[in-house]
Formats: sequence, structure tokens, C-alpha cells
Amino acid sequence: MRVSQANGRPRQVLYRKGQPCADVSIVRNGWAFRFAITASGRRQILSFLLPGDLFSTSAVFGDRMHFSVQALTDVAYCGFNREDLQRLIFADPKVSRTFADVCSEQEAFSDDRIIDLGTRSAEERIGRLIIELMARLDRRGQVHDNMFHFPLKQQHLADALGLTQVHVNRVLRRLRESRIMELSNGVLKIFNTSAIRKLADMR
Amino acid sequence: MRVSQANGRPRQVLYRKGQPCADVSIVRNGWAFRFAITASGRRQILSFLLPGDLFSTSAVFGDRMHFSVQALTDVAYCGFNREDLQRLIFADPKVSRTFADVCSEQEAFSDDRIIDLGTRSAEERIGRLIIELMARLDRRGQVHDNMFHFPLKQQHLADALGLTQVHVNRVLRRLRESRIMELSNGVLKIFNTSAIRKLADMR
DNA sequence: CGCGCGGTTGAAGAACCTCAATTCGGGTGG
DNA sequence: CCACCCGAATTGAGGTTCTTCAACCGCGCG
Repeated sequence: MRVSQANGRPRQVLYRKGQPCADVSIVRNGWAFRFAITASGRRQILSFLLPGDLFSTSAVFGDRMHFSVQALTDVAYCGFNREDLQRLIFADPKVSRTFADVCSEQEAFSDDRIIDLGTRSAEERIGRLIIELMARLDRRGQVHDNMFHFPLKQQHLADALGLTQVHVNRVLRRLRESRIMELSNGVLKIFNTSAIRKLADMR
Repeated sequence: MRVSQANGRPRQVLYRKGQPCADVSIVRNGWAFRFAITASGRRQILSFLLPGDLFSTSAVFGDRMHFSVQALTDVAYCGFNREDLQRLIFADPKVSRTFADVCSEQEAFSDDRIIDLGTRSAEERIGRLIIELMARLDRRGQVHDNMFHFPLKQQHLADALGLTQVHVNRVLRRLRESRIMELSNGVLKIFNTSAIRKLADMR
């Protein structure tokens, strides 16, 4: 299998919407995010990418994607040759199966985001995104004492959740003042796990 | 290939979230939609299903899905045996490829919906949903003279677009009064195609 | 006839946005 | 070392969009 390696600095665009690429990329280290810019100039962050995440499952089949990818921190990523990867996946039913699971997990994540944006308040959206990221980081062993490295700026939260940076700021203040969680200097601390779960799960 | 047939009446739930099913369902006739109900009781419509649409690509691999499906009109649908279908898809690279394309198209649709909900106004969301559905119906030859059967109630538009039925009503009134389009008696007529495209594409 | 579903409308309010000014901290050049 | 700068966070004031609540209408149907 032909594999290429690459690195990205914070803010660097790792892939630009619509560009053809022979490789299927996967994050090895650091954080990145998928996003799109609308005709009116607004940015929507579609998802955050953590170590081990494919840029997109659809990249396994097509050579261009409908979104861009930007690094959030220093990032190491690698690209698998598409044809080699396809052979690898479809040669072994067990691997096909694993890949299929990844696809349906992605579908579920997208649908969850749609539900968040369509039905939930700013507080709930923020709570749920934090919970989701914490769970994903926990699986990677990157959560200690309800505390973890969190490189998103308020503007990233805003663009992921369909809010403005100013409003995100106010919600974070409320959460901080009610001693539920605190985000500062790129570190997120959860003080009241049950409160944030309650916030995230129900009205 | 083992295939089963079934029909559904309007409002009938065709699949309930989390239920195991041995079949992979596909709509043959009529309209349906995928949806979820949040803990607070709000409904989010995730997508509309037209003739030829799979309930979900993830159903090809897993035996339970994370959403429910409800009929909007009289619906005919059929279920393919999962194992048979998997063999059919993965036996022929050409079929695998087609299936993969369907998967990435789904991904693109989901991301578009996220962008709509995250960045656009009520008017834009409604305009874009109409345009999307019109394009999909057009491919099926169901649009004549910028006019087509449209079984969605205002409540469905609201639940798909993260709005209230009351607000959808007001937006539709504005669109009607400005002679852009009209929705009544289950028929949608577009009077001003360029206006609605402008509405849908840009700020 | 009465009932229920869906559409329409008004009034009032909540959630969120826009604009703009200020602060804060870390880096950088003089 | 200090002045400056820049990205990011914070805060206030005022406005817009959308929601909520509630009432009413029209229509098809048992």
C-alpha cells in the first residue's frame, strides 16, 4: 500500500473543496475540521477530526470532496492510495464490515448534528458538542480528571453550532458562573458532570 | 435475492428507531421521511424519501437504525434480504462503485442540510428545500410546468427546517404575496424560478 | 352536526444577532 | 525593557428573527 505523510500548521488548509486528490487522508495527530463557506460568506464547520479520523468516508470512492479541511492545531496526517485502499477494504469481508460500520457511524453523527441545529437551544448545542468531543477524546485516552486540551476558539464553536461568537461567549460565561464547566487557555474543565449531561440530554 | 413487499398509509410509521430488521428497505412509490424525536419531544425530520431511495445506506450493513421512518402519502416499499444484497453489491466492482456513489451523495445531502440549518434564514431554508425536492422530482419526471405534487404540510417543513409551523406559514405567505411560489392543496407552483433560485443560492 | 386537522392571523416575548468599544495576553521589533 | 500589535475574549446597547400562546376559520368526514 502506497502511503504518503504530511504535516499542517494551525489554520492551514489541508484540503480545498472540489480539488482532485489521489489519496485518502486520515488524521494521525492533532485536530482539524471539515467546513464549507456559503455564497454569503458564512462558514459552517461540518465536523471535527481527531487522530484516527478519515477526512471523509466518501473519499474512499471519489477523488474530490464537497468541503474543505483546515488544521486547528499542529497536525500530522497521511494519505493512502485510493485504489490500494479499496482493494484492502473489499478483499476482506471483515475489513469491509469495519469500514461499513465507520460509514454508518458517520451517518449517525451527521444526523445528530442536524437534530442539534434543528431543535436545540444554544446552551444545549454547546453542552452536547462538549460531551461528544469529550467522549471521542476519552476513547483516545486524552481526558484526565474531567479535563482536556481543547483547541477550539469561541469562533469555531459558533461556526459549528450555527451561533455567533458573541453569543457563544455569553453562554460560556453562564456555564462558568454556574460552575458547570470552564474553557480557558485551550483547556476545558468540567466541574459538574451531571449538570452538563442533563443540559445535553433534555430540555 | 429474497425480496419482500409492503405498503403504508399516510402517517403510518414504517420503521421504528432501534428495531432490528433483516431487510434493507427501499421506497418504490410515494413519499416518506426519516425522523427522530428528541428527549424534549420535538421532532426533527432528517430527510425526505422519494421513489427509489433507500431508507438508509447504513441499513445495508447494520440491522438497526438510529431514526424512524414515517409515510407521508400512500407508500409502496420493498425489503431486500441484507445478506443477499451485500453479496450483490460486493460481488461486482461496478455495483460496489454505484453503491459507494450513493453513500457519498447521502453524505453531501446531510452536510447541505447542516449548512442550511447552521447558516441560513427561514426564507433561504424553505427556498432551498423546495429547490432540492423539485430537482429530485424532476429526475423522476414528476415536475410539469414548474408545478408538482407536494404532500408536505407546513408542520413537516417546520420540523425539517428547524422552524415553527407558524413561522413557516408566514414565510409562505410572503413568498405567495411576492408571486414567487404558491403551495396549496398539496400542489406546489413556482411562478418565478429565478427569484427562488436567487433566494436559495445567496444572501 | 360536530370534530379534527391544517391553515391563518395577532400580540407579546424570548433567543439570538449586529455593531461597536474595551480588555487581555502573548509575541515582536525598536 | 518597553511600546506596539494582533488575535481572541468580553461586555453593552439596541435590533431582528423567530417563537409562543391563543384564537379563529375552512373543510372533509364520520
